[in-house]
Amino acid sequence: MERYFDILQRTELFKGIGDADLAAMLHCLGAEIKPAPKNQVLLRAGDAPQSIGIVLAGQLHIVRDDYYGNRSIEAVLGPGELFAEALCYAKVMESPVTVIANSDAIILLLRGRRILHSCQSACAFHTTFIENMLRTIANKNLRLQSHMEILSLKSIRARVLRYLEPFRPKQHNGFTIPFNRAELADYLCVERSALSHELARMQREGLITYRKNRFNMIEKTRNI
Amino acid sequence: MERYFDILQRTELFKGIGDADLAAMLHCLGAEIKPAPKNQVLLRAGDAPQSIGIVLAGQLHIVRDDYYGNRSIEAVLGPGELFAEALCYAKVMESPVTVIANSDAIILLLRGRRILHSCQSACAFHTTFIENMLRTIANKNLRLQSHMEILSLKSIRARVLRYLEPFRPKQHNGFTIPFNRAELADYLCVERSALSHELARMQREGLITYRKNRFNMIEKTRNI
DNA sequence: CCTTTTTCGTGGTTTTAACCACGGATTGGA
DNA sequence: TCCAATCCGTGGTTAAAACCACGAAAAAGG
Repeated sequence: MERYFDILQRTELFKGIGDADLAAMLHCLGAEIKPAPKNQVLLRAGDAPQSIGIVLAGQLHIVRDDYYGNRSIEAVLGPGELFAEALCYAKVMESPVTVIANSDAIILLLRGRRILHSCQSACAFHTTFIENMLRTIANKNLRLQSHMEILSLKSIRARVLRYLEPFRPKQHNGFTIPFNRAELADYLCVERSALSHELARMQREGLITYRKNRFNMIEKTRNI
Repeated sequence: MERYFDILQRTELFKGIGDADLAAMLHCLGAEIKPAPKNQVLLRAGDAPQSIGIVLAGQLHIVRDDYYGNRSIEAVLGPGELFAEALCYAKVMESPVTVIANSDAIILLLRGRRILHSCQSACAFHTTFIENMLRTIANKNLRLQSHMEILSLKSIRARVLRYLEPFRPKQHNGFTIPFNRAELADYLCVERSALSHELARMQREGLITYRKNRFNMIEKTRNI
């Protein structure tokens, strides 16, 4: 467990909590390390969330499959990020989403029950923890909103441009997105081949260039 | 201020906080009552959120206008509900959304600054408050997700059915939705007249009946 | 009660996305 | 190295939504 302390201390959730306190806290929260091979399901839609998860390594997808067989990717989680935290705090009994490892991953699980009730006696840092949790959930809230903003756009092109926009400042000679084509389609909630069509069209029109998951936004164009 | 205590005590945020403590707390948080006539903007996109708002009466819309001139309604807030809380906790300097009164309303504002830093000395109930806030934000998170679920659907029909579904259990002889046609279109992120077309089609096919904002889902059909 | 404004449905057209099928390229094992 | 699987683009067709314009009905406001 200790080998992950430095990762944990760099997360929003455990910010400002020293080694000794962290150890006590993890014990108090019933922490448990769980390796998850690629494609393993960590929480299945319909099941009761038992734990809050923290990604220590690897990548997870939060997905939702609808009645029509379409999958939508609600979020991608990397190291330091949480899942099922809102479900636990809102005491949801049936998860609406599935959490799945998109690569080999390592997860830290905190018993959901323990988190709900503050244990002032056992760990003095509960307050810091709660405040960190608050900030973390607030941040996730914003990311949900920005995903919603993308989905609120009507055309595939607009969604693509909106999705790529935040990468633009970081681009030297392009940037890499964390999705392959099918995943990007699921994230944008459009049909894969329609996305391919649109990307090709955008490239033909000189808006972007791309190859696989490496993109370039052409500067001169006023996108978005 | 005191006349609103009973409303406040029924909100998630102040649950479990008695009259005396509530009074102290509101003072500590720099609370302020603000009446807002219909159409007044309470927070403009691009501005820095200064306060967290709590709806005491009336109805607010959280909206987002995009580059193409389309408005999307992100959420509808009624009495007891909050706005700008995630923005404050995530320390966002430019609100991505606009908050606007959709009817004459009364709002309680809590200074954002005061909320961030716990003032253990001044008010003992800060812990309860923080925990309540956590639950509240977690709940909002879920509502965002369920809105996202709607937007993830590809057809207008699917979105409409998904939107109406939660009303179904409550229906005796129909139910009333809190949107007129244009607002519903903005909430579902589709074009208004396209929505009207689709609703008419659904009625012709016997899936639903409706008139204005009063709907009836026909039981025999397996919707969604 | 009348006037003005808002709301809503509808027809018609254009644009766009979904959908299907396929094949070439790339990747990853065996 | 070869085979299988996956990924991705593309052509073509169909279905659906956006968009525009308009008028009737309802609501709001003197």
